[in-house]
Amino acid sequence: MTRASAGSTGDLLLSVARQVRRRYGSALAEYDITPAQSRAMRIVSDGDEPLRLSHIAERLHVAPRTATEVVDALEAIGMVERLADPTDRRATCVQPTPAGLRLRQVIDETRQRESTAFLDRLSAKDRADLHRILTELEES
Amino acid sequence: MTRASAGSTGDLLLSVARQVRRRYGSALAEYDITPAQSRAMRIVSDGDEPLRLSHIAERLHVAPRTATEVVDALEAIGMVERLADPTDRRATCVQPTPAGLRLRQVIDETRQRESTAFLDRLSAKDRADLHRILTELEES
DNA sequence: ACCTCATAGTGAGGTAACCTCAGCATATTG
DNA sequence: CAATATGCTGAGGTTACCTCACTATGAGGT
Repeated sequence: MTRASAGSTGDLLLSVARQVRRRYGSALAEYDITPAQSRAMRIVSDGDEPLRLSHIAERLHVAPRTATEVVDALEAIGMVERLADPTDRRATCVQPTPAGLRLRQVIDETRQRESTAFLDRLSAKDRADLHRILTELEES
Repeated sequence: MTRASAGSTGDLLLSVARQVRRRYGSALAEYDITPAQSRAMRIVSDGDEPLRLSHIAERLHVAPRTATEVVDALEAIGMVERLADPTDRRATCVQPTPAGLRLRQVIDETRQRESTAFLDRLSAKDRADLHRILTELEES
C-alpha cells in the first residue's frame, strides 16, 4: 500500500498536472497567451526591477534557451520589453510594459478562478495540505 | 502581493510535475522508453485481458488519437501487440508481449525507485496524504 | 596589455506528448 | 436499409521543452 502507492504518486502528479494545464490553457487562450507565457509573465512582473533572462530561466526551472523563447513570444505581443543591462553588456533584462502589467492582473484573476474551481472538490484542509506539500517538493 | 506571490497550487502542480517527468524520463531513457509509454505499458499490462485502444485513451486521459501513437511506439519495439477484437471488427485490442511483461517489471522498479527518491523529503504522512489527495483530484 | 577561460544570450535544429479534422470500415437503429 | 454513430488512423499542427554551436563580452592570471 504505502510502497505500492508510493510508486504511482508520480504518475498521479503527471496526470493531474495535465488537467491543470488544460484548464489554464483554455482559460487563458482568449487572451492569446499560453500557460508557460503566463508563468513567465508572473515572474517578470513580480519585482520592481528588470530581470535578467538567466534569472527568469532559473525561476521557471528551464534551460536559458527556453526562457529566450518565452520572452520572444511575450515581446512579440508587446507584454514585455528587453533592455540592455547597464552592468553587463552581454546580459539582457526584461521588464513588463504597461499592457503587460494589465495582463498580469488578468492572469492572476484567471488562475485564481481556475485553481479554485479545480480544487473545490477538496476539503479546505486538503487544499492547504496539498499546497504545503507541493511547496516543499518544489523547493529543491 | 503576499498571497499572490505565494504562487497558486496549480502552478506548483505544473512545476513539480515537470520535475517528475524529467526524473522518469532520464531513468527510463536507458530502456528506450518515454514516460508516456511507460504509463501506457502499465495500463496495458494491468489486467489479464487485451484492452481496447479507446479504453487505453480513457485511462490515460488523452484523445484516442494519442493512444494510437503511444501504442504504435510500443508495438514498434515489440512490447505490445495488436489483436482484432472478436466482438467488434472496428476495434483493436492491445496486449503485452512476453518482453512487454518483463519491461513492465523494470518500469515498476524504476518508478518505485524514482518516486521514492523524489518524495523522500516528505514525511510518511505527507506522502500518504499527497497520494490520497491527488487520487481524489484525478478521479473527476 | 594579452591570452585564456567562463558566462549571457540566441540561431539552428530536434523531441515528446499532446491536439483536431477528415476518412474509412464497421456497428446500430429508426 | 438508409441514416447515423463509433473505432481507429493518416495528415498536419502546437506547446514546451531540449542540446549544441556561435558571438559578444567579462574576468583572472601572468
